[in-house]
Amino acid sequence: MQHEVGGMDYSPDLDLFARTELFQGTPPEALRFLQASAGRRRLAAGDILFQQGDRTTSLFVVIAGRLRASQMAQDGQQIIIRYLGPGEVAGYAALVGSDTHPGTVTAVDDSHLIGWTSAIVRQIMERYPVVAINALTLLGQRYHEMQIRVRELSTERVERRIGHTLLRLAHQSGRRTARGIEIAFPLSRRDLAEMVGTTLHTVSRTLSAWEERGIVSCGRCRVVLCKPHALVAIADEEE
Amino acid sequence: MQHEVGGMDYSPDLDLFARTELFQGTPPEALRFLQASAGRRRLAAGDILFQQGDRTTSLFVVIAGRLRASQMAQDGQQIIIRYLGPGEVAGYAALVGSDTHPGTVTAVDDSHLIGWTSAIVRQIMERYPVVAINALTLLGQRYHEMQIRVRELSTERVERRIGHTLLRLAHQSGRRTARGIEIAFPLSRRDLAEMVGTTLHTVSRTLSAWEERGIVSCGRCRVVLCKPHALVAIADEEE
DNA sequence: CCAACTATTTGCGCTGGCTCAAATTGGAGG
DNA sequence: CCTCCAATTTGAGCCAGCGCAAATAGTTGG
Repeated sequence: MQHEVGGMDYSPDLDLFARTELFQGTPPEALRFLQASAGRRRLAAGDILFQQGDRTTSLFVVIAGRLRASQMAQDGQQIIIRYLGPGEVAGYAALVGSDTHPGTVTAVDDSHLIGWTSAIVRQIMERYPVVAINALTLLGQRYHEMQIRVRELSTERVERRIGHTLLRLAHQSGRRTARGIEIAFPLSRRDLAEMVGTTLHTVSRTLSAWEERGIVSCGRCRVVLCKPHALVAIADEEE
Repeated sequence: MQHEVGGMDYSPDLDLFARTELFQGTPPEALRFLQASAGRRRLAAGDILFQQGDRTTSLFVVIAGRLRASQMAQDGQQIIIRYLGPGEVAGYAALVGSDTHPGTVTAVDDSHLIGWTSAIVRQIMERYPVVAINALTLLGQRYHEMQIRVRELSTERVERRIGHTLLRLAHQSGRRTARGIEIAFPLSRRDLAEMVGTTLHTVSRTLSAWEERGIVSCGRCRVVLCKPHALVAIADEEE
């Protein structure tokens, strides 16, 4: 963790991290302490924040950009756990007291994060229980997301899962454009396949079919949802 | 929550819940307060502790018995999130501040739990941050379990998933017997199917094939792992 | 503008595992 | 011992989606 102490951008950062869900309700003196003890980290698209199995040293909050949390099996098969955007936490291991990172986090766009050592995080949580309670809430949401994903993987066909996944991504980081809602970061067919639990071939075929029907519009690492309602119909249709 | 205040079994209960991971490191006066404010709940096999969508009122710790946490989709398809045994927490919603339960918890054996209202839980966490931090650790473990399960569902074939699931269940609640390690609670083919993400037919066929080879031995709602090492080989074989 | 890559598309054949159906077994209660 | 019911087994057929392979289309660096 490098400390780029360039006095001029104090308050913007303070504003940004203090508004995240993790630090809601934290008293001002704690925020000042956090501000003073924070490290900064800038990543270019493709850079790795930390890798699966790395020793846990810090907790990060995303200030700007987009990152991907993934997990790899011993046979090299990879899955994407989720994408992270501004305000979200990367490096949960430091919150839950795990000594190694269970997954790898990679920037998919140029990103800016701030972070604190595990010791500081621990200290803050012991002194300001509200932070630990906020962390519980956040982790609870993620746990619930994973439950839903397990249910989808267990019970739904590929087409519906792709639909749900795209809708979720659009919700998290959709950008309105003339043609529809665009997923606002580079997302390849392979990436989508690793989120959905299928192959890039099947994703490609499905998107092609949808493009035919005008539901989506896609290019290299780009997906635009032109008719989100049609996608909802596909994702939630009875049968 | 009914309070069955029958003075005689004070200390046994105190011992039991105080030893759970959730309350590790909690000072004695907090334990006394928890003891005084706890409610008890006894369930017969098949009884429901709470249902998906119910308003969150309490947090429970399993003292004895075994319960199943499940989730149902709107189309009626059900999946089993996990089984809970002594020392484990049921009703995470009260820890993470969710106002409804995301799943249903049912006793699969006669069970005994103690519980506290959400308000008391909140109060304890605010006053004794160590409890919130312990809860984070617990939830982190469950989150990690779910990540692994998503990975298995995404990348592994049914036979291997059944293998992994049985090994995990044996680890959580296996009982040594003359014939091998027995899963110590009633587990039907359908239950296993709902944990693994397949149909009871496929589970039945797979178990039959394994029984043929002497790897397992099973009866109605019973599974005994006779050759766990062979199961490990199936679950972890390269390919 | 060319070369080298990477991402994507698409065809083809195969099969794991699902669906549907029916028979069988094992307990629980009377 | 008999009845009823839930759990289990097993057969047969089918198909969604995977694996393999080859062609195509953007992108990046030189």
